[in-house]
Amino acid sequence: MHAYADMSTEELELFRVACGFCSLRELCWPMGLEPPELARLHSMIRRSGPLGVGNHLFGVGERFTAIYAVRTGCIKSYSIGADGHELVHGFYLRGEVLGFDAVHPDRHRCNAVILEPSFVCVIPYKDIARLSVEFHSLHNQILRVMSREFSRQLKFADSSVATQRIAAFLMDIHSRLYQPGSAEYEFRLPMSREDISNHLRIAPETLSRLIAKMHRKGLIDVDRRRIRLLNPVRLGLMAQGKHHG
Amino acid sequence: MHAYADMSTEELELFRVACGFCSLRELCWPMGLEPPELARLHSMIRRSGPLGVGNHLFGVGERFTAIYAVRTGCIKSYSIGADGHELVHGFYLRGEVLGFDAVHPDRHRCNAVILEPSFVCVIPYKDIARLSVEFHSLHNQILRVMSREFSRQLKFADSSVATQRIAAFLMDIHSRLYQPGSAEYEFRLPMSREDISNHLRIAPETLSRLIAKMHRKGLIDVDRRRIRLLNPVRLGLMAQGKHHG
DNA sequence: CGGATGCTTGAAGCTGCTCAAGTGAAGTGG
DNA sequence: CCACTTCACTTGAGCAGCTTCAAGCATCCG
Repeated sequence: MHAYADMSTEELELFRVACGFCSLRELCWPMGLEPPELARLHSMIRRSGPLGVGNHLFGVGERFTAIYAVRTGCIKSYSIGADGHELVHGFYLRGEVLGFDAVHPDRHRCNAVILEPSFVCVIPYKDIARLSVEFHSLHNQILRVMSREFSRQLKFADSSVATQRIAAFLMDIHSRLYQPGSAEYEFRLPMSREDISNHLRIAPETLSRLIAKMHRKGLIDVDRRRIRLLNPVRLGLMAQGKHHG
Repeated sequence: MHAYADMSTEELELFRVACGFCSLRELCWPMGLEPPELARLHSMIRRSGPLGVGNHLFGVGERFTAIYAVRTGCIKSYSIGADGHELVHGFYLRGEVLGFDAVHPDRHRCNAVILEPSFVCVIPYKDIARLSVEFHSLHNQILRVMSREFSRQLKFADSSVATQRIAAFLMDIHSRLYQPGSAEYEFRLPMSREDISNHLRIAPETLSRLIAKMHRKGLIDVDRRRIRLLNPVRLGLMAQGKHHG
């Protein structure tokens, strides 16, 4: 982890955002945490960053000590299959929480690596567990966040066809990356083609070809990692397998 | 739900097993619940059965009211994809807990249907949530069970090849069905070929062919739903993609 | 400039799917 | 008790989608 000395003012600004404006607020706020309680939660969070690309947040087998909330950047969760291939379980973007994979056996089941320079909040599990005993509402929120994690797994469940999965993936990433004020249907993929292909379980060559095909058909614009969705409606139908050709 | 009048003595025996011997004990026991606490949990559980094949425990969109523990039988969790196909998320066997899919939006995200005559325990969520505030240990156990659910999703993650998934599936079901005293490597699949193929995302024809192939190679014995694993070692290697041919 | 990396494109082959027919066990009704 | 239906599964043939192996480009960086 780097020192904070070489941070730009812009970085410092990002770094200083309080819990109230943070995506983590969903974990501590709406169920009725009062200012003093909120303050206690806030005080146990350690802000961390900027984390350099390639660094690991945690690795398989490490003890479960904390959960992490992404403030900026992108983190890839992956493991290595029996055959040595990389299995990409998912990507965590701004406002998303990771680390819950380790609740049960108390050991992380996957690796988490930085894909883009990231700022994260580190929430020691011990603290949050203790606090959640005091505050019923916090306990519920933890369950909710876990449950949301759970349902994410099901997101690409109903697409056996590669094109469907790709369309669904693009729309998913777009919706998670979108912020009011940015170009409506334009975004930059935070991960490489290889990561995407590992995640969607298709060969990188196939991914490349099918993306090219979607481009030719006028569904998307592509320039390296920059994507523009030209026809979100058809893309959405495609993601549901209702639109072939 | 049926009356209990027409139950055989054998059924009644199954029906009468207490929490202490029940698979649900993992939810309430080892973290140090004392007899009075255990008794309270025990008292809020409603035992239910026998539930007839084809009945639903819950359906998509229904409110989240309870979690369920399977005492005997088999329950299939599924939903209907955008294209109308049935998506089988998983099967719940003796000792397994379902219903956690609905924690977050407070609505069930999938259907649960009985595949074999089943006895289940119904644990009202309100009660368990209330009790878990009192007993820290119970709260942790809930997280553990949810986490285990989570990791189950990853079980078949690293197998893109149909044969691998089938081998992994057979070994998985065997391990979950196995009870000391029963024939070591013999068991009866509680679900149809169609359910299996939907679950593994392969065409039923392919499933049939590949099972026949495994039979020809002397890996398994098959008679309708009865399976015998003849070579668990090779089967295990196959499940990990380390053994082809 | 040269070398590395990440992405794209091409050609050939195999896996698994679709469509279609066949089998066999269990149940129904005369 | 035996034909008739039904349902679940199996088997066959042909096709398509995806993968693999291999080479070609472009961008980035020293």
